[in-house]
Amino acid sequence: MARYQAGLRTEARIIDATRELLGEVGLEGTTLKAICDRAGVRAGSFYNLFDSKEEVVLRVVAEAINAVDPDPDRSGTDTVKDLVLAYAAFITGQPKVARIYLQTVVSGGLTGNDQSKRFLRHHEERVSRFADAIRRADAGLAGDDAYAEAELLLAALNGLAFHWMLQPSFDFEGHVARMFAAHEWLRART
Amino acid sequence: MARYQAGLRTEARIIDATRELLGEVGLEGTTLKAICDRAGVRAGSFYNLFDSKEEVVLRVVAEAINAVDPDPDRSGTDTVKDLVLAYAAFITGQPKVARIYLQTVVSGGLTGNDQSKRFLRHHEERVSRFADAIRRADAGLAGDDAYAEAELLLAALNGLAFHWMLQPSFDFEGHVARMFAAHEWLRART
DNA sequence: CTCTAATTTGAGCATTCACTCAAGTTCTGC
DNA sequence: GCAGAACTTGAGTGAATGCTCAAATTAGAG
Repeated sequence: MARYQAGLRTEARIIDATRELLGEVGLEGTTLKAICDRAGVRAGSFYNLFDSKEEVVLRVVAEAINAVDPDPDRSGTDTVKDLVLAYAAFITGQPKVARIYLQTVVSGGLTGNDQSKRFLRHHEERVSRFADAIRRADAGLAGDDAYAEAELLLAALNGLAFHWMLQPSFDFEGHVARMFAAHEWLRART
Repeated sequence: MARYQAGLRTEARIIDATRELLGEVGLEGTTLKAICDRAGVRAGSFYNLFDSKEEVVLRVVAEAINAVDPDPDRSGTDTVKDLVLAYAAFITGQPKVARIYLQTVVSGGLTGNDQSKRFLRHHEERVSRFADAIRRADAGLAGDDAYAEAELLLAALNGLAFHWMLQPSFDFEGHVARMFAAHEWLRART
């Protein structure tokens, strides 16, 4: 809703402050007061630009996810490996933000919740892109099978991220590589 | 720390109330007031029996996990399939509580947090049991490899649960079956 | 019974939180 | 340079939250 330069600059400062805070003190430490203090703004200004605290948090998370997209133009040239590595890069590159992502998904009530709908759409889109890439690599595969394969692959990836968060010593990248190898092996058997 | 019958009965009522609330309104709806109201107890009584709200929540979650243990006596007779199915049963049988479990893990700060240490220990124990079962099925496998295999299997399982929470229409049980088949296939190739 | 310790109560503390709003100030298109 | 909209401020609201504690009550071992 910002129209003037001043508003756009304030908006940017608020988003920056939120991103920094999410990285430094996590979701629960990122209070409205903390965001406003760091951005050098009063709460009233914040609510002139955003409808809620949730909104700015989700924007930061969405930006972080998009930042590692291997094919932002959707030209359909990304391989399965690209997608797997990109998602792994999102997890390892911004672990705190990735945690917020998992946290939001898992905490979000199943219904009626705006942000969980947004994430669901995002998630489904990701599955589709995985499925497309799988079919691109194996033209003989039925669409449904490719989709199921994509769901499994992505679920496993999320599970590895989850495991890593529980246990930081977990060899996340090694397991991603191993899992990807397993996926290719299964694909090759036909 | 209940010593008298009255205390034990109150303790049970509080645990029951907590379990019901977690199932009905989730973690964020399960406030101290809600627990006490439902249990018919004042906050002071609660704190005479429990150190914190967290404690009772964790007890409920731990009980739910243990309730589906295929080999509670640790006699080492459970197969990989038993373990996979038991964990899947925990997820599908008590989805709300399972959600709390994932939520707690993912929300828990990495360090210093008591409950995340407890869950970590629990988690590591589960991985070990998976690894043992895998070795039991394939005696020629090195211990490290079995452990890594177990980690991957469990991570994928958690990922599927996560996916199901995000998208309730997801065919969780079908994917568990498929994933287990993939695991056996990979084990058999050697 | 009696005495001690377990239990319960009821009031309330201290804090934090997201959010609001009327009143001023600044920007910018015209 | 003016008018009106965008923006900012500052002070505040109200509703939670988890938790505490002195005092009253009750259970149960001896």
